Order: sequence, then structure tokens, then C-alpha cells
Amino acid sequence: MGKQKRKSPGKITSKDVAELAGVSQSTVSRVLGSNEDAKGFISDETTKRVKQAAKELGYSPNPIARALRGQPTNLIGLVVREIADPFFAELIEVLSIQIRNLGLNAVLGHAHSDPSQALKMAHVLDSRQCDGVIFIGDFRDDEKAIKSIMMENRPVVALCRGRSLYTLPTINVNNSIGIKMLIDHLISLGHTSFVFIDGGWFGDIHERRSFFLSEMAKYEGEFEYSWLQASDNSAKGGYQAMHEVSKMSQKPTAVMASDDGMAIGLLKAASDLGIYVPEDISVTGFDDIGSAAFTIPGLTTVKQPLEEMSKLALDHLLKLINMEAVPVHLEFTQITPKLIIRGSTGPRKEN
Amino acid sequence: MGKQKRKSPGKITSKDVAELAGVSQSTVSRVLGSNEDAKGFISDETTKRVKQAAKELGYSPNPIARALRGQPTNLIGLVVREIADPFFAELIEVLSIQIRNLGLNAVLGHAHSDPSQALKMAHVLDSRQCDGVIFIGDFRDDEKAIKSIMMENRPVVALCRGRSLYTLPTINVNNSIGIKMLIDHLISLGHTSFVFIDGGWFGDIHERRSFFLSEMAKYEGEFEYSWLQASDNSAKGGYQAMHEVSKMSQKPTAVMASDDGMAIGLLKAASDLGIYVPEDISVTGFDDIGSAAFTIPGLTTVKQPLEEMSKLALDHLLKLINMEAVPVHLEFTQITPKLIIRGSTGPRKEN
DNA sequence: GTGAAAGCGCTAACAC
DNA sequence: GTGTTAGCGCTTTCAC
Repeated sequence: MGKQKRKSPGKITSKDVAELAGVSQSTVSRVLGSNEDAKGFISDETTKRVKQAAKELGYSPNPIARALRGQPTNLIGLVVREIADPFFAELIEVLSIQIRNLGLNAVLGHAHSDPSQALKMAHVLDSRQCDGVIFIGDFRDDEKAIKSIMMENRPVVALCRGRSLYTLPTINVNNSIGIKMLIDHLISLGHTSFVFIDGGWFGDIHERRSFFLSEMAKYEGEFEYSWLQASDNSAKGGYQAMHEVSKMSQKPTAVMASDDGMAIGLLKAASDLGIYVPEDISVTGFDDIGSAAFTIPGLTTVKQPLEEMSKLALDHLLKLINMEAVPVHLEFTQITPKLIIRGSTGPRKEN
Repeated sequence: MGKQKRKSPGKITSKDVAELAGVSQSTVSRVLGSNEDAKGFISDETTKRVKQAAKELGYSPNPIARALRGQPTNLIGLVVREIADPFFAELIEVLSIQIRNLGLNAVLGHAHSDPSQALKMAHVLDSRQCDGVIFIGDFRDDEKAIKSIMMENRPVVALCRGRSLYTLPTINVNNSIGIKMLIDHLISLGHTSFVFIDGGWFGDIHERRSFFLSEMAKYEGEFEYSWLQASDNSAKGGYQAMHEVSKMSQKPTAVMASDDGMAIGLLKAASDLGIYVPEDISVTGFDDIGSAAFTIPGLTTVKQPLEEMSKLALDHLLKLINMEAVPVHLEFTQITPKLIIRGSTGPRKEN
């Protein structure tokens, strides 16, 4: 068997429906198409006949042909940095459900930390294969690509990328408030020495560090605090970071991770090192991913309201797609997270 | 601002390139198109001129128009039961990288346990929006949809769905061997009483139970064993299951979960209940998801070779797309997993 | 109210 | 070697 073209097996076209119904192709299009205005000019009688014929033949319009005519493709592009990051995975799940509920489909693009790939992703959008795109997470050098997309006046929004130089409409958790919630909680438990573990060099996760520092600075020397850089915001990064913390001459009583993934690594390392949580040290995360409830002990963290955030992003994107006016104040929308207290934080313990 | 149609801003077409290069549209297509045979008949001189013009204009062919002509869309559909399931998330990540490396794109479909949705997903494929589809995970009643897709002679393969009534080409971990590895390991540690926690009612995860039972049966009464059904294969399901186990009159010394997600719940519940792992009870998982290395204690499990499995699935799918002959023995391909021993299993302890 | 015809951007059969 | 032409399936003027 050679390399011949695959042919759609007896695909039904609008022509077939027209024939069966005894009308013209354009009438079929008017009845079955998405142009509501056109429907009004068709008699009930014909409408009925066409619909009947379509059903009989199992006809459904070819989206590719529609797209070529400049119609919406009903595809929403999702471009994500790391699919397997549990936080992003949950976000994608929520988004894809919401997209599906709108009768649309999701196209998943994966940047995988490779900057050059982003331009290729942009290409998918460029070629009008999707009506709009949501960028999820921060993209290092890929700002270039994002910028170029912006230039083309495409419907694009971003989720969870933090503040950026480029004015891409962005929905983000309020990192500042989240960090403050965690610090206030730790202070209320009597903690006085803090270490923050930064899990990134840019974007959402990274900027939590600066909020940690500015929040701490407000107390004017009342507390001791410092930060260190982990290799990345993964359990592995957190694991290594905790080993560094354990070597510090002035050991902190509270360690704050830039996200839950890292915090899981912190907890694991603490266990391996014989450090008790929260008796010896308190640990906090950020995001409240599903597994944060199942760490040992459970992880104190702040919850990002994924449903709300992705709904906002989608709403905004759909407005852009439909070329509705979008309020300027939505350029950077911040959502307030929620403090979730579990067993990984506890009263400060003197030793 | 009304609801006008969004127009591609100054999109470059092959006509523009033809004009600039001073050739015809078809020559442009021959030079820039994917038909390698056609390239041979074009002079180096023209080829150069066309490529130059294309570059100058920043031209790239419109995939929609290509698709309408029956060309490949270069889109691979990924239809997955649960995106946020960590195992599936990792699998999708691996797949999407491999797809990207082939110069293709991934379209993500999400069934979300809603059977009726599967038919809609089938529709995406139907309309030739993607060249082929990979089904990931098991789909309860959606077998109907899968069957109907099969009927249409579409390029489809499945991953991680276990054996099924329908002969859909499937790549799967060898659950039988995986379970045997874990049991052998536990037996070598001196365990004599086992409980298996079933996390599903169908598919890959579910069928591990029957292998557990048949493997145990081989020992003809030498060991005690039983199983129980969890609500689902999640940490929450495992958490509840461990509470049930703790109430059993005849407590087992080893608990085997049908996957790592459940096992994480088992460990958490054990901790909450004051049951020490592995001193009081040993726990095993299945899959070796990333976080299995970071549970406390680390989770003994069997690793599914994701890279290998997804590569096989993709290779097979591409063959189907290109209508190459595919060996029949690939209809159900089983991949051998690898035993990963960590701290959640240990010698049996008398009490 | 409905039909005929043009055309979205591309490729392939057929000319020359 | 390269140009001309037809047409993928749909929508949308423009007729009547």
C-alpha cells in the first residue's frame, strides 16, 4: 500500500443537503450557518426541510472551509510553559472545561522553556488556526514572541505571568496580598526569622520574592529575614534549598516557598534531615494545588481562585475576539487569593 | 465599536509572493509547498528568487487553505480523560514535546468523565481538523464514541486504557508484570497479608486488581489477601480507603494502590491515623509520577516508561496517517515497567 | 424568500 | 520548467 492521500470517507457536504432538500447551497448555509440575520429571510417550511435533510445525512459544516472564509474557528489556543507543573495542569483543566462549556475547543501549545519555540506557537495563531490565545505562565525571552503577537493586534490574554514590560492583558493572582497573608499568619504564630525561597528568575513566581522583601522591610528590623535562590520552582529545587537552609548559621523558624511544588520538596528534605515541621520549622507554599492537602504535614498556603481567574481571562479574550471595547483597567487584573492554614505552620518553638 | 469581522491584518498570500518574484502562484506553491517531488522541476534560479521574496514578505502558507485542499493539518489530537491527573499531565507533556519535535502541533481535547462529550471530540477529528488522534486513558461509556470513530477508518491510537472489547490500537504498560514486581518485592520483605485498593471501575487502573488477584491465587492460600474499592484513583480516594483498611479486623501488612495518586492519599491517612509506614504497614503505588519521590516516606512503585510509550503511540499513529501497513501484532502493545524501591515498603513487622 | 456565482488561499492536473 | 485553470466546502453579495 503506497503513500496515497487519505480521503474523507463519503463526507457529507452542504451540497448534498441542498440536493436532498431540493434547495440551493446558499439556502442550506443560511439555515444551518452561524449568521443569525440570514435566518429571518427563510420560510419556516424550507427551514424545516433543510434541517430534516441535514439530520438525515448526518451533516455538519466543515470548520476548515468556514475558517477559510474568515469565520471563527472556534479554537482557543492555550500556550503553556510547563504542562506537567501541577499548578498549570489544574489551570489547564479548568480552562479547558470552561472552553468546552462555551462550545469551543482548546488547542494546546507547549513552550517547554525553549524560547525559540514561542515564535512557532505564535505562528499557529497567526495563520488564524485559532480565534484567540491564552498565554499561561511566564515566558522568559519569549517576551519577544509575545510582543510580536501584540503588534499584530491579535486577541491575546495572559494568565499567571506577573507584571511585565509589555502591556499584554493579564489576569494574575495578587502576589503581594498573598505573601502578606502568609507573613501575617506566621507572625501571629510568633515567628521572627524568615527565609524565602525564590523559585524563578522572572514572572509570577519570581515577583513574590520582592513582595516578601518589601513586606518584611515594613517592620524595620523587627524580624530577621533573608532569601535564597533555588534552581527552579519544583520539588527538586525545594529539596536542595532546604539543605542549604539547614546549613545556615542563623537558622530561620519559617521557610516560605514561592510555590507549593517547591514547598513539597522543602517538606521532604526536612523529613530526610530530621527537622520536624512545624515544631522546628514552619513551611508555607503558594497556589494550593490539589496535593497540598496531602503532604505530611498538610501545607499551609494561599489558594489561587483558578475558576474565577480563568473565567475572567476567557471573558476578556472573547470580548477581544468579538472586537468589543474592553475597559483599560483590565490590562492588569489582580485576584485576591485565600489563606489556607494546615499543619505545616505552627507556633514558633524556642530551642 | 460594533461586531464586525476581524480581518487578518495585511496577511501575505502566495499571490503576493508570486507577484514579487515575478512568477505564478503555482510556482510558489511548488517551491514552498510540502510536495518534494514538485521541487525537482524548478530551476535553482527561480527557487532562489521565490524563497527570497517569501522571506522578504514574511510569507508562510495558510494551513487552513492547505487543509481544505486535503493536505495534512499537522495537528495531532490528544483526547484525555483528566488533564489534572498528574500521571496524565506528565504523559501529555512528553507527548506534546515529541509532537512538537516532529514539527506538528497538539490539539488537546478534554473528556472530563462526561461520556457524551466524547462524541463531540470525535467531531473535531471528523471534520479533518487534525490528522490523527491519540486517546489517553480509559473512557467509560465513551467506548461508543471510540467505536464510531473506528468505523470511519480514522487514524487513531490509544494510550493507557487497558484491554478493551474494541480493537483500537493500544499502547499500554504491562499491568500484569508491574503488579507481579510489586508483589514479589513485598513477599521478599516477608509480607504475608495484602490489601489491594482498586481506584476505578474500568480500564487500565481497574484491571490491575484482577492481576493482583490472579497473582495471589498462584500461591494457593500461602498468603492472606483481599481488595476494596475506593471512590476513585485520587489522593482523596486513597485517603478514605486507608481509613477503611484501619478498621479491618484482620489488618494487612501491605497495602497496594492502583496508582501513585491513591498511594499518596494512603500515606497521608496513615500519618493522620498514627500508622507508621513502613514499620506498621507497607504501601505501594503504580506509575512513578514525579511526586512519588517526594512523599514521606518515598513511594515504592513501578515506573511507566512514558517516553517509550508515547513514542510508540506516535510512530504508530503517523504510520496510520500515512496509510502505511501496520503490523497486526501492534494492536495491543505492552511495555514492561520498572520497579522503583523507596521508603514506603520495608520488612514485615510482628506486633 | 431563494438561487446563481464569486471567491477565501492553496494545490494538482493539464497545458505549453 | 513554468503558467493556466479548476476546485476543496463554505459564505455572501447580487439578482430575481
